[in-house]
Amino acid sequence: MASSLERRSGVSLWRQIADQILHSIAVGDFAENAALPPEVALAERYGVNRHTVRSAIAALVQDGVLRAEQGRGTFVLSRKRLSYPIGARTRFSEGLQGQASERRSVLLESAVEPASRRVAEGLGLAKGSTVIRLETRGEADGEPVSRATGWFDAGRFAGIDAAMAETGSVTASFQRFGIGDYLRQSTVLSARHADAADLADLDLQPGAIVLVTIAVNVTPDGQPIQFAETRFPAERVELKLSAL
Amino acid sequence: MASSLERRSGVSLWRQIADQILHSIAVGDFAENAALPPEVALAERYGVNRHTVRSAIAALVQDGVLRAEQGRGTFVLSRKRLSYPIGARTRFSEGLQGQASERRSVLLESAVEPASRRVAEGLGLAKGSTVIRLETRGEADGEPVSRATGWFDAGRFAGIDAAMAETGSVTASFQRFGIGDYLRQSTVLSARHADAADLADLDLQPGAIVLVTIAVNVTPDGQPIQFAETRFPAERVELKLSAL
DNA sequence: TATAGTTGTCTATATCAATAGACAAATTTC
DNA sequence: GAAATTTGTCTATTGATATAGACAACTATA
Repeated sequence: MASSLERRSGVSLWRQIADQILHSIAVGDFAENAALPPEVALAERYGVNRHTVRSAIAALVQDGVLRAEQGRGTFVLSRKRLSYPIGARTRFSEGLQGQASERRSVLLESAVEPASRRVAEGLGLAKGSTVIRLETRGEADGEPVSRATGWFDAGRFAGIDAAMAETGSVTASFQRFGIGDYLRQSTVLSARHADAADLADLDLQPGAIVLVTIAVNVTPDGQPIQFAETRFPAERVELKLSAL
Repeated sequence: MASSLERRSGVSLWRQIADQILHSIAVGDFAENAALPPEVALAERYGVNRHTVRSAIAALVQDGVLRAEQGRGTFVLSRKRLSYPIGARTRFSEGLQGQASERRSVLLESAVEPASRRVAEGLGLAKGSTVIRLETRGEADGEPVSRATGWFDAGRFAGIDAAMAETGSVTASFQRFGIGDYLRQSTVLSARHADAADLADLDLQPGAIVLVTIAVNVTPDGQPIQFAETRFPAERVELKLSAL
């Protein structure tokens, strides 16, 4: 596991080390509440100066992932990643049963606007048709775990923004429009660095990675009702694929 | 889209800008073969010095994404990402029909070793059982698009390394062991920065992101036959989820 | 053929990142 | 209480990152 570091890559060594420590915690190499190897040992493992390791640790302490105690050691605080299921009947809150005690979806913003080409195609509308855009954040135990942008046909779903604000749930909002069940028609998955807006909304540190899903939800008879792009912080969430 | 930059984050400004330009290309903000805004305009947009923008562009030119021509401008070269389907019958070569004319899987290394806890659980073996590990790289039109590590029960699949080297295909190798069909039992998806080994094997630049799938393949009657971790370069591949 | 617009190169300076070494402060162990 | 272990703080030096300004080289076009 001597994954070495890249110099003059534009990413500082301390950040690379911090990312690797985060990854080790997520993968389970360092157990929760366990002590990290001492700074001199980490410095030797990564082939860097002790001060460089200290910079990495300082960032993670600042982040609330580690706690350093003089004379004792440095300890892991972080909880492990959520495993978020994706399948034909993906619903935000249902999937996290048992993994987080409190989960909810917060409406950050809503807007009515003309559909871009991409959105229009996804929803099967003419380009420039009016759509409602909802910006939401998913939280589990008070921590942000997803950031979604969803588009809906404004003609068919007028007022869904209010319903969403009231119920805090897409599923419940759909029910008000007579849609009891819906399916995921397609999902495309990618990953990238979080942009500035997502850094702020998801409470991430610069350089963080987000998993991105682009999905179309349809009624059981195949009518598209929602086009959505969702960003998940890769350090906190993994996606578990089940039957589509 | 004035996504601002984060200073003293451990990620240099030029790399953040390079990542944003890559993202803009991927999303379609900059069309293929089109000229980027001139350096002075980009510098103003990002609120940095022109030289900083030049560093970002230089990295992307080195990367083969952009081409700069003195006196004319800077142009987008990048081809679009492969869309790699994932479903119950995922096979490397089948999925890329029509997207790449030449595709193959190269065996990089094989080893016989005791199973780690993780691998043993995935394959339903006792921890420490002997397994065969195959390291492979997938290529499309000569460009690396995946990097997989697969484990197989050494008792049942003795010689699969030789079969793989000869046929260059997992599916064909399984057929020699009497397995005509197999299914994907589970897939867990995450993302992280590429480590040094993947950077080399996938011909990536430092800071690149990889999509990681961890999957178990089973025979139609549910017997696990392969445990695999596959890394896809996020800048070249997206994953399209279909029926599992 | 000018001229405007663009990328390429150079010098200089300030700040961040990384290395190196020494020692202090706190905790645990013998 | 003494020794060993570990984190915290300080000084100093080097290289990468970022800013600033000036001008050269090349291209397109009026």
